[in-house]
Amino acid sequence: MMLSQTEENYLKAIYSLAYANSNNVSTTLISEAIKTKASSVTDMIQKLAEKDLVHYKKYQGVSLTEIGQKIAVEIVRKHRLWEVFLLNKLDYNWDEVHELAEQLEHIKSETLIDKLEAFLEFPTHDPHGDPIPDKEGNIKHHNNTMLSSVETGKSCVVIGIKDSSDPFLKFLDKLQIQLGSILKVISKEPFDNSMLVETTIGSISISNQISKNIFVKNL
Amino acid sequence: MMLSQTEENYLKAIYSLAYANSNNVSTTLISEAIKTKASSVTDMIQKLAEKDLVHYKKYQGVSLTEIGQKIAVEIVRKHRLWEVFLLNKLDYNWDEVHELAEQLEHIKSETLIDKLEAFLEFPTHDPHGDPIPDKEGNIKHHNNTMLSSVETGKSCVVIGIKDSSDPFLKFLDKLQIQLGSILKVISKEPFDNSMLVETTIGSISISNQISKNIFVKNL
DNA sequence: ATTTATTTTTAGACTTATCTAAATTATTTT
DNA sequence: AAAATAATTTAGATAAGTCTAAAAATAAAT
Ligand SMILES: [Mn+2]
Ligand SMILES: [Mn+2]
Ligand SMILES: [Mn+2]
Ligand SMILES: [Mn+2]
Repeated sequence: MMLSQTEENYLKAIYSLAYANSNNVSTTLISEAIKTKASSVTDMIQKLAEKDLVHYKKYQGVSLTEIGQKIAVEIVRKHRLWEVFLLNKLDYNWDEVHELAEQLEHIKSETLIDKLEAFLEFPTHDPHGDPIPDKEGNIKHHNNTMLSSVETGKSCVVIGIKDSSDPFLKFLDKLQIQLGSILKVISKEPFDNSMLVETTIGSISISNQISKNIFVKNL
Repeated sequence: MMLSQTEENYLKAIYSLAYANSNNVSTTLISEAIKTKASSVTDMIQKLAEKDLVHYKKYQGVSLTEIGQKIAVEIVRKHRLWEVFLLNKLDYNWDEVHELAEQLEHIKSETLIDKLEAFLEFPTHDPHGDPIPDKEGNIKHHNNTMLSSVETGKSCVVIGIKDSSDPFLKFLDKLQIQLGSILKVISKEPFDNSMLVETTIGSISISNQISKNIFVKNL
């Protein structure tokens, strides 16, 4: 099946929205994710339904079919492997790779991405800690422990970032927090759920908005 | 200036046609190169003329403006650097890289291609021996000595391929001729201009059609 | 259970890039 | 120089993807 970049972007958006919301994805949600008007989304999901890539009943939102899901995961795989390439080989920073990967993920080839994966020595995660699906589309999600839920006095290691937006990543750079950083929760403030955290560069105060967006593994 | 992939492909086609034909490029020539109808070409060149990328007078064909030329060379640069990447880093063969580079050359980024160039350690030529323009768009063409014009008894080294089409490259693979191969002209047949050539694997007969498409440097 | 507000869909229009068929201009041949 | 041929351009149509504005359906509020 030969899909346009636009169609691929819709599938990918539906995939990640479905993952985050765990039920049928609404037209408006997609339109916000993809930055188009709801009417355009309706047109496209009808087209995708026609091609059996999504399940669609009028006014009920969409979910991916098995084929749709498979294709979406393939694009995610390509996106994340290209991100690794850009960071590891071309010395980009983790806040710069996403936009370029948005373009590179649409390169069509039977062999390219597997060769790239081998060249990169089979990385398991992208620069933001997101898991890279394997050739067959299997993907190991991490266990969803957020920094915000780490108990006072305990230490943890940063394994991923939920919101990989540019400003958030730049902000973490400023705090010198990166994948692998070890954080110790010194205290929590019940008033606003902020926490005092010990890092390599000292103690810093982290708001709940931040700590809810950092995946960690308890030590 | 933000150009579509299609517009970029037209500029690149006009560039190489102008280089090969050294005067105004006709509508039909472009239509053959790009595999579209002449009427579509007319539409597009009018659009490109509107954007000051080509000089165009009705029925007189087109030539690139300074800006058009600059952009075309940038795309050629991207194309050839990606080809080097695919061959050197991902282990593709020289007959496989062109098609993929056709896609990769359209990736938009201010920094990507320069970083890629550095990663590849500033190659000067692509896998078919074509020179890679530098960042400023300077390009050193080779001196156009074809194997067909090498004198009997003399030796030469293969430095490029004029027709980099898939079947031709595969044919050269079969003869074990590649960039850097040393060839000695043993004899020439006046009847059909074929030549007997000594290679590493022995003496082979090469037709004029072949020898006219191999760039060499005399030793 | 109505009314109100929100979401979703449809209808019609626009842009880009393409095509076919017809008209126009340029080039060759006689 | 006129006629025939070839190349180029125009006119009108189509498909993909988007938009605005209006209509229809659903959800929320009274
Ligand atoms: Mn990304
Ligand atoms: Mn994308
Ligand atoms: Mn090429
Ligand atoms: Mn191209």
